[in-house]
Amino acid sequence: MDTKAKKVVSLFGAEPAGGSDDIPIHEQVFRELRRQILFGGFLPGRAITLRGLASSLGVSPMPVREAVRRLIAERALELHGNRRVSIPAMTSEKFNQIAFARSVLEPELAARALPSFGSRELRRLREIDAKVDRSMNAGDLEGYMRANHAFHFTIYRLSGADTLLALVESVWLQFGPFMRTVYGRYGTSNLDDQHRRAIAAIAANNEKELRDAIDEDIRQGFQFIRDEVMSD
Amino acid sequence: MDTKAKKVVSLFGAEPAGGSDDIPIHEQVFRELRRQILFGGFLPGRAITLRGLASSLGVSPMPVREAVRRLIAERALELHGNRRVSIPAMTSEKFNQIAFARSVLEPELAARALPSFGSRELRRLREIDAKVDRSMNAGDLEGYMRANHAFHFTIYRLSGADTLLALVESVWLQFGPFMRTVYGRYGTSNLDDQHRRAIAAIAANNEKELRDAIDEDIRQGFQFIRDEVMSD
DNA sequence: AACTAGAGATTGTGATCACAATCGGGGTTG
DNA sequence: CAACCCCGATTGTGATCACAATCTCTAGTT
Repeated sequence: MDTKAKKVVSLFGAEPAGGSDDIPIHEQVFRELRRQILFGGFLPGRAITLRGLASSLGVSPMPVREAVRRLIAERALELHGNRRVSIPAMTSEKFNQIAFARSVLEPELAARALPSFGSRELRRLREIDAKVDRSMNAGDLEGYMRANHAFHFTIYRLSGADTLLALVESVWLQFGPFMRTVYGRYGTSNLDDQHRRAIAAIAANNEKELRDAIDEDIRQGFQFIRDEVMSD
Repeated sequence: MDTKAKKVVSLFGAEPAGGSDDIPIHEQVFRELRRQILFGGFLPGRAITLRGLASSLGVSPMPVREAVRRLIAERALELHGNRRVSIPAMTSEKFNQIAFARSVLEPELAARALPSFGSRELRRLREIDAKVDRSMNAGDLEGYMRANHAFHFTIYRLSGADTLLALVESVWLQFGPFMRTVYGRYGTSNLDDQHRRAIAAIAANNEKELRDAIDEDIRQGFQFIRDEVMSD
């Protein structure tokens, strides 16, 4: 069996060269890796090699090196003592810290975004939430991960608080692969969230209620995962 | 006037080779740059070039590239549209976000560290605080920055909460150069902190009081800077 | 059959070269 | 005197090569 089968050239799929408006290759690689970590198939424990990624992305090892170094700095990847790189495993301690960080940072981001919401932004948010529900019911895991991420960060980005946003992005990168593992194992059909409540709070321009909705959304998600993992 | 004067070889000062127990060069460069950002002379707006750093550190551009990429990811350095790198400038918005992040994350880290404190750790902390006071009174800015950093992170490290710790480290890297600028302009003689109060809270094993002490220490520091900068 | 030793393959790290984009200055032009 | 332009120097980016450390699998031994 050929376990080494590489899907060559997933970057530069359509446009062979120059189409990407002069975005450096290491930046494109970074975005692709982040996509795989947040939504795609990079699961905890997976080994990462520079040459392996380079050949599967159809680029030279050099830009991969820079993208990987960056992801290590954001703790999305882990550098072991042997200098080998992998997707970090989740621990209960890390799980706890991530839960805390999210529940103090994200309600604040949402509250800071509230004044910037207009009818256009609210409509966009409802569309995204519809996609969340659709993916959830269809059992489309990657679609759900992507839509849920879009729901939260569409709100947070409106805050303009880029320093806080960067902290939260790092946290999501550390949490993504584990979340995907759990949902992949137990399915997305029993999921519930507080998105509707958050949208209503935004429409009512009620900051306190919005903070509570985001906080509860996070708590609920983490509690769901805790329950699922406990029952193994 | 020779403005290009470079202080060659600040890394590898004593031991020409092999003394550093196989720590990669890019890691040594990273630590040196972090030191300069947190305590040393890297002030906001300062331009950073790979070849410039390489020659002033006495290494090749390659490991500098990796260290710089890492610091960009932690937002300690800023990558401009021209692809040029510099120490980021402070803005009032960023200042606010950093103040918020510190005041929610650091009291939590202190609280989590509390159970791990023994008499040895407490003694060490008192020694560090003594050095803080000594540097403050002597007007030794770099010594003060270093000792104050040591005071906080000696506490936080004891929590074992490395995920939260990484977030806070990133925040300090973003705040260091500006803090140093302000203190450099207005002096350290009028400074005050809540370190004594924090130490007392630790000795009394009083979590709530420790959280308040850390929170107040941070608030006081930020308010001091706000006042100084307003008076220009 | 279990364990060990060793050869080959793979890995991250670092150095060096090439190149297009940008910067910095000095001179010209209006 | 200010705005423009042009040319050399500098910059980040990427490719390629070399190398020591580590991994991996095989063959041999007990």
